[in-house]
Amino acid sequence: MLSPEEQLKIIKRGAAEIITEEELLKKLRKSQETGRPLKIKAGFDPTAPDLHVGSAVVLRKMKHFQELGHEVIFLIGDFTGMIGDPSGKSETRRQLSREEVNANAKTYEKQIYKILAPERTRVDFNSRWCSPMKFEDVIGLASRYTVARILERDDFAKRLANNQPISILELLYPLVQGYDSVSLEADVELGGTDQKFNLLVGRVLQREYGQEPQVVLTMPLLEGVDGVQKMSKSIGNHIGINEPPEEIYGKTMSISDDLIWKYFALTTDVPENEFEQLRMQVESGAMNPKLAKQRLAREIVTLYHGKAAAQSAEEHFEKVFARKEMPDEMARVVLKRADLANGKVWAVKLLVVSGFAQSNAEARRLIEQGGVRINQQEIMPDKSDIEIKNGDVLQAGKRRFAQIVIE
RNA sequence: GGGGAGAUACCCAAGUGGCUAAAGGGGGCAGACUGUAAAUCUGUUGGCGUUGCCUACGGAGGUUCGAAUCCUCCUCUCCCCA
Repeated sequence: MLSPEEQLKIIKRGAAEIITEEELLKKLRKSQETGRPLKIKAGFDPTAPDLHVGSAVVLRKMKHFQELGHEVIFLIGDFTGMIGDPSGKSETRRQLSREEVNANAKTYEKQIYKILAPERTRVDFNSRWCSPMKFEDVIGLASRYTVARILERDDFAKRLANNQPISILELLYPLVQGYDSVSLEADVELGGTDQKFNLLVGRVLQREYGQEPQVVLTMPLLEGVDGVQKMSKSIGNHIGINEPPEEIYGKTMSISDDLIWKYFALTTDVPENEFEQLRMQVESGAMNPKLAKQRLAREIVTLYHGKAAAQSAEEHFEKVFARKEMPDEMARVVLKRADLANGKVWAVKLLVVSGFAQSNAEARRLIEQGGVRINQQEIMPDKSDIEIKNGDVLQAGKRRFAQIVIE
C-alpha cells in the first residue's frame, strides 16, 4: 500500500483545487492507521445519463481513489430530479418519474463501469434519505444556512444582479447536496470547479451536524469541441464515451489545437512528461500539431473501445478527410423501386429520406451550396431529378455518407 | 396590497402601423483554404415540388385596407414602494 504522501501525489494530478490539502493528508493517514477506507462521494444528475469525456474527468479521479483502496460512492441525485424545477426554463430540470430515474440509473451503471471497477463502486440515491424527511427536518436543515451565504454563489449573485429569476427550490439545492454529504458521512467530495460552492456547503453542514467536514476536491472543467463552452450534452459540444470509435476520433480531431494538452492531462492516462515532450516539439515547430492530436484521439478511443478500434478509426479519418475518399462502411438508405421514376429520384427528397436534411428547404440549401455529391460527383441545383442505382453513395457535406439500397 | 418595466426566431438582441420571414451578434450548416471535423475567410440559416402561397414576434380577442408595432383581457418575469 502506498504511503499517504504518495497517495496524495496521485490524487493531486490534474486537480484544480483541494480544500484543504492538509486535511486530506490527515484523513489519508488516519485511514491507513485504522484500515478504514475513505468515503469518496461524487454526485450526478439523473437527467443526463449520457456520459462524455468531460464528465469522465471526475469519474477518472474517482477511479484513482478506487485504485488506492478507498470507497467510491456514485451518488445519483434522483430526489431533486423527481421534484424538478418549475421555475427553470431549462428542460434539464424537468420532473422525472421513478421509472425514468431507474432507467437512467441503469444507463449510468452501464457506462461508468467503462471507467470504474464495479465491485468497488457503490451506487446510491439521495432519495433514500431525502424522501423520508419530514417537513420539520427540512426546516431544521434550512435553519442552518443563511440567504446571504447562499447568495455568495457566483451564478446566484449574477442572476440577482441581472434581474433574473431564482426560485426558492434552486436556493435549496446546495443544501440538499450538502445534506447528502451529511447522510453519507463523506470524507471527500469530488466535482467540477463549477461545483465548488455546493461542495463547500457540504463542509459547513457536516460541521453543523457534528461531523468532520469533508475535503473538497475540484477538477477543471473541460471545454467541449467548440473550444469555448464547458462540455455538455445539451450544448452539443460533447464527445460521448458511448459513441462509435470514428465519432470519438473525429470529434477529438476537431478540438482546437490549444486544447490538446488539457485533454491529454484530463482525459487520458498518458504520463505528464510524455505529453509535455510532445508539446515542446509542437511549440518549437518540430512537430505538426495534427500528429499530437492524432495521438490524443487514439488514446481516447483506446480507453473506451480498445486499441484495434482506435487503429481503424484513425484509418477511417485519414481516408475520408486527408485523402477525401469514401469510407469503407457507412449508413444505408433504403429506397423502394416504386419511389423511382425511370431510375431517377428527386434529389431534395433523397436528402430528406436519408436524414441528411430536416426539410425540403434545408435540402435545397445544401444542394445550392454545393454540399451534396453522388459518387463524389456534385449535384447541380438546376437538375432536380437525379439518376441513381443500387450501391451509389450519397454524401452531404464533408462527413456524412450513406449508401443507397434499392429494393 | 400599490406602482412601474418587460416577453421577438436555436440563444442573445434591434425594431414602436405598410419598404419586415423580421437588423446585428452567437451557434448551426455549407463552401474556400489547410495540417485535421484546428485557425481564418465567404455564403447560408421558418415551411411548402417555391416567380407564388402558408405559418411566425408570450396566449386569446379587437381596431385598421394593412399589426411584432395600437386597444382589451389573460399567463409569466423583473424592479420600486408597503
